[in-house]
Amino acid sequence: MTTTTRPGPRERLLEAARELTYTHGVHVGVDAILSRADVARRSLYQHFGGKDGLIAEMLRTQATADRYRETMDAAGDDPHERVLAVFDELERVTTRPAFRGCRYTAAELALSDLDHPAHAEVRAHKEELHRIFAAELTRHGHPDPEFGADQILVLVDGVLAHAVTRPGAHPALAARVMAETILGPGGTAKPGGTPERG
Amino acid sequence: MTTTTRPGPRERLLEAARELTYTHGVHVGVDAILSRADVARRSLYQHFGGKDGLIAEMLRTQATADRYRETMDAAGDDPHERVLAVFDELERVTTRPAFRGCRYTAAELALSDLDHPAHAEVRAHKEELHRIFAAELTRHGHPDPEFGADQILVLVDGVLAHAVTRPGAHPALAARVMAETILGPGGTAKPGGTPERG
DNA sequence: GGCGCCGTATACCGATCGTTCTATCTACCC
DNA sequence: GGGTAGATAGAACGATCGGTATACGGCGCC
Repeated sequence: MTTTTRPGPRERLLEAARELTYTHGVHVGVDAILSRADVARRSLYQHFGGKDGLIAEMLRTQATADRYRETMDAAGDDPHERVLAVFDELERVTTRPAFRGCRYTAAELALSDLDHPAHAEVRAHKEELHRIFAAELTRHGHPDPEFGADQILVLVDGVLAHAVTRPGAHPALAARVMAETILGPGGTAKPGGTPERG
Repeated sequence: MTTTTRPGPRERLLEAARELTYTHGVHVGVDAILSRADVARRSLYQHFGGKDGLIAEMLRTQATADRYRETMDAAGDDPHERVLAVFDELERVTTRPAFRGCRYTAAELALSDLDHPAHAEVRAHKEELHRIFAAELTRHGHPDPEFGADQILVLVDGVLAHAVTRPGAHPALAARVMAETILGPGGTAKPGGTPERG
């Protein structure tokens, strides 16, 4: 038959964990994940060794950094527009009804045990984002790409955090203006003074 | 006798909840809070109706906004310095070993039930911060205090979130430079170009 | 054909969760 | 002194937690 074969238990577990941990936090019960994935209890421990392993692997295989790259690539070649496109995308993402913040930040804050394997994945994710933006700023001829990437990450994390805690605030619009300042003059994007809000 | 009388059960519960929820998240067990506060089980439900009520009241009586006011007041009268002092203080706070991020953001992300009474306290806290900074910018003669306060809050939340997820990044230093841009020219604080990082 | 692997299903484990209950004790006010 | 309110101590509730164990079924591979 030609019906698309459904993924194996491992992929189904990762997908279910992706969905449920985002909406309910990393403290979702394994029973909820199992029934959502339609997978036997034993398969979880066979593939991931336990809930902690599943959470960590879910964060590791979450291709979030790729989405940033795709957003910038879709914005073309103009250096300014590429970075600003990230904040335009953040405005779209943070205003979606299902938006619940950054899953990495949420995992970091929720898991008080510092030995939890998820913490390493959170750090790896943020470091990768830093590399992405630092590389971008280097291509722009930014005088201090490392520091500039620090600034952009503060803006990104600030947007993601603030959008959850203060609904209706549209922090991505506020961050976009600051991002323009970081990128400095010389681009094609809105070179003038204070840009309009709307 | 002249010994200082220890606070009543209600205050002890709030203090224990303050400490334990910050280090272990809002999912700490009731038993841990009770033993830490050295309080009978019944007192918790007598005073707060349950764990949810305790968490919400703990957030409500947390005088975090006052600390922002105190930090700015201690910085004197110069409009720029008052706001920049907040980021200097954030640099100190975020580099402390016990730093575990913003308790309001953590509570918001950890409590998936949108009916939880803590969510209202989180929103109230962020709105109060917005009012504080908007009032500050108004006194500065900022052209758009509401939008400027949005920007400062993105920076503050970004610093608090990023400092937890990427240890050693010193996001407060990166945010301080952006805050200077928001405040605009005309102050006494470092009017020149790109300030030094250290 | 028999063996082993993978997945399912389900029962079960001890531990912990938030909550309710009864009982006892203490302090204060009239 | 009696009564009341507030606090303590501790047992017990049902529910859920993450994890383990047992039994069964399908499949390919030698």
